[in-house]
Amino acid sequence: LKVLLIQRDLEPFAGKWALPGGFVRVNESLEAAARRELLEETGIGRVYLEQLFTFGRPDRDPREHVVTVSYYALVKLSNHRVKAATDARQAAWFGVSDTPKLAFDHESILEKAFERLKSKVRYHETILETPLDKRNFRKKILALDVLIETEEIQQDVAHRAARLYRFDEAKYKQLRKSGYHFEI
Amino acid sequence: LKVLLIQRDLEPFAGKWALPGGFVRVNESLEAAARRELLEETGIGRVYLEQLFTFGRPDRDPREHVVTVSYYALVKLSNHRVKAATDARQAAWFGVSDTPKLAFDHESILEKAFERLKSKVRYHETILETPLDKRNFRKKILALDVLIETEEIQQDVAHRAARLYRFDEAKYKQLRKSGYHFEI
DNA sequence: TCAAAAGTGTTTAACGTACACCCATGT
DNA sequence: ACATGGGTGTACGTTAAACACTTTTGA
Repeated sequence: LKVLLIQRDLEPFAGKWALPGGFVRVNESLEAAARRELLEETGIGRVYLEQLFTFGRPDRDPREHVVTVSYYALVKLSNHRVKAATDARQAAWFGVSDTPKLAFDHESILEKAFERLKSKVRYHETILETPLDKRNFRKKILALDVLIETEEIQQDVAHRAARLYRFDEAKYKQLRKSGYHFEI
Repeated sequence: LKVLLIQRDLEPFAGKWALPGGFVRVNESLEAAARRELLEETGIGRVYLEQLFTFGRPDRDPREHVVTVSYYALVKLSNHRVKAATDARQAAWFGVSDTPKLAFDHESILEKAFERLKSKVRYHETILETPLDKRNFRKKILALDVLIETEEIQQDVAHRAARLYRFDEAKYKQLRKSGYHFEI
């Protein structure tokens, strides 16, 4: 599990690593601002964002009282080659438990995000940091009945290739409508 | 399940009912501001607050772009006789599904709070809006092993008086430390 | 041929759910 | 006496958890 950090180009904390972010503009919603900053600073777009928490200690920014509304997204690492831009020197992925010292209170934000993930996402080894039983995992996930088996298989791996599945959006929506709720 | 509303004394939406709240002051944290506003407008203090969500649509306040960091608290109704003050004409409890039309986007905030409660709090009939089986409820709660039976019983009720229990903070903290997590 | 992950069933334990009657108290 | 909520045990079904070997593929 990795986290995307940017190296700050501007004061305060110029040169330090930090979570990507910036100020909301006039007539911009919070989520739109989060998307814009992510795109500007890392080149990543079109992701599902979820609001995490709002941090507002008066002393968390040395300049003045800045309130940060944090969002997080989960993306597949290999789909997102990052490129730094505008007010970041560079952007790079770090292991969540292996980050440099971060600017502002961004370590608290990262910790909160990791906690949230661990309590919400119950079937991903990289997030839970523990191996899962394959048979039980398949039984459970297939029982949800929201996956469609495809003809495709994994390519270029040095072991038996895994069969690939497609997410059945329609069935998922139906389940949600009938009150059922689950997180993968 | 009731929600505490205040009748606004000032523009915008003077005379309309709304959730208690106001602006964060210089050198004040978000939670401190929420506590101060709650106390000023309703007389309620010393409660457990939890951050709910941050609302930031540019058009949610007719004056200018105002971002609201919402908090909620759960209190026992009978412990909190409310009294209006400062910028509220009056404060009163309303059934959550029986509120007047609210100022700003406060209906969205209330809805979000109710949703959050229903998904977090799994053993309170008033929140789930459905009766629970008493035997199963006791079995489950007592199995958590965080309650201590006291000698006290309920007073002045027109039926058999219920035995009262105390919450075992120490045992609860130990459970939390060993990774266990539950919500009542 | 070796390493590495994919794939496959069964058994057991834990937990959730359904269900009906008597008890204590105030009106 | 009656209305109201308190208090109690068991049986059944569902879900979670434990567990080992064969298959496929590239290096």
